[in-house]
Amino acid sequence: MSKNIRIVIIEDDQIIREGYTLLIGQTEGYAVVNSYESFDDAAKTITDDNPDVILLDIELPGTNGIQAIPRLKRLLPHTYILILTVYESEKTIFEALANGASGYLTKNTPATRIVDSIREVKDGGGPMSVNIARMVIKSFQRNQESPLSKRETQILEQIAEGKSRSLIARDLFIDLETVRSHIKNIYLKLDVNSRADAIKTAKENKLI
Amino acid sequence: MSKNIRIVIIEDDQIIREGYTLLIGQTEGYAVVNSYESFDDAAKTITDDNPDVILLDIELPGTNGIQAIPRLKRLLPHTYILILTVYESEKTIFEALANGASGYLTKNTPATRIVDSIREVKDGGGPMSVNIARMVIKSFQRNQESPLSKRETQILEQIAEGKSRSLIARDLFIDLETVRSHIKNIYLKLDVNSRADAIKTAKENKLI
DNA sequence: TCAAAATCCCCCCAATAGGGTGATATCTCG
DNA sequence: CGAGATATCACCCTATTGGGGGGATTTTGA
Repeated sequence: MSKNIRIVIIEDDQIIREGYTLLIGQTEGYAVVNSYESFDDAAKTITDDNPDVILLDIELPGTNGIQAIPRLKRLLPHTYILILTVYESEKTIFEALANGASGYLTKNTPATRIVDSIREVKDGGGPMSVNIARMVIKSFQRNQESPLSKRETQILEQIAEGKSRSLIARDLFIDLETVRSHIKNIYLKLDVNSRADAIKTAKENKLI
Repeated sequence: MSKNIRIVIIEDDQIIREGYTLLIGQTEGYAVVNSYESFDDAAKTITDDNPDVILLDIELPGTNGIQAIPRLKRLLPHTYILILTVYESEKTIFEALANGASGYLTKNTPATRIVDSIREVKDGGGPMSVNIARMVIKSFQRNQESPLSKRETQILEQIAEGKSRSLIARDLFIDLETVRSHIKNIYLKLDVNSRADAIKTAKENKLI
């Protein structure tokens, strides 16, 4: 026995919604069990749909897609959420992922890729459009041209972990005064004069 | 005129290295300009190869792949690095990406996907194997069952930004003593008694 | 060989962190 | 409705910290 993957679509544009429904419904092994034009609409009955995967748009009337994610998660803890949107701003992407989305596709994604991604999400993958994946990877990467030396960077990291000077000194097997000295240089280079500002500046410039 | 994508392979296993060379060399538009069995070996002449993309293994004799990334970046600032390895530990993956890798594929990746990924990397994408992508996405996600209340989470975030109690109080428009009180509750719930430990525990459990 | 980096040392003092022990108002959920 | 969680504020204490000064020496890398 082969069970279909149960899919719900939340998308306000009727044309797109029906397009996806048709596309996915045609595909062997996939079943669109319901579709809604807003989260507020979906919230009432979506638990009865018992979907495996929800295709979710970001721009929705009322509750937007980002806000909808944690609520959907609460309604359906074991359902995967796949974002399908035109939004490509970094903020939106990271919010969506942080809120619990399992994948993020932009709307120019080819039909076959969408269908594949639904399967992928259900199999524990994390499908992303190429440009999204690039942004995600970039978010991990440090600034290569940091003004800070290795040691300074290392110490700044520990500061960002909330460690006191003495703890840092102990953990790095150096003197308390050395830590102090490094911190002074860090402040000089970053043109700040407090831990909070140093961390802020460092994060903004991806130094840590 | 169509220019080939210039590729260099750094991989210690001869069989695999020759396999990739053959596979990629056969493909229209791709040229393997050189291959090495270690970074230390490659370092001497790789700048002459002038590659667009480097396929890099993690487990290498001498300098390992992770350490090799920043050095390759220094030698060839405009070259993309694509990791191709059996390693799937979270630590390795995030280190590789943080060090400047543009993509991360595991060795069970189908041949066609490898070839596609090279193109993708050159076009500004960030190819990842499905399981890698899942880990990367998961790394963005918070623990849904945090013991901390919203306010406590918010305050813990500010602590992780290096802010002092008084700064937090000012920014949240609450009394210094209230901040204190929240922090005490955070410490209670996390069973810690310092900022550093709170941040550590919180990060381990993805509470922030 | 020469500059940058890393290491260590001293002064000062206000601010901070963390421990203890409370109170009160609101909110939420069964 | 009522218990428990949450958010707010108060005052006690003291050791530690953080940041601003001023320096010096050694190690390292290009």
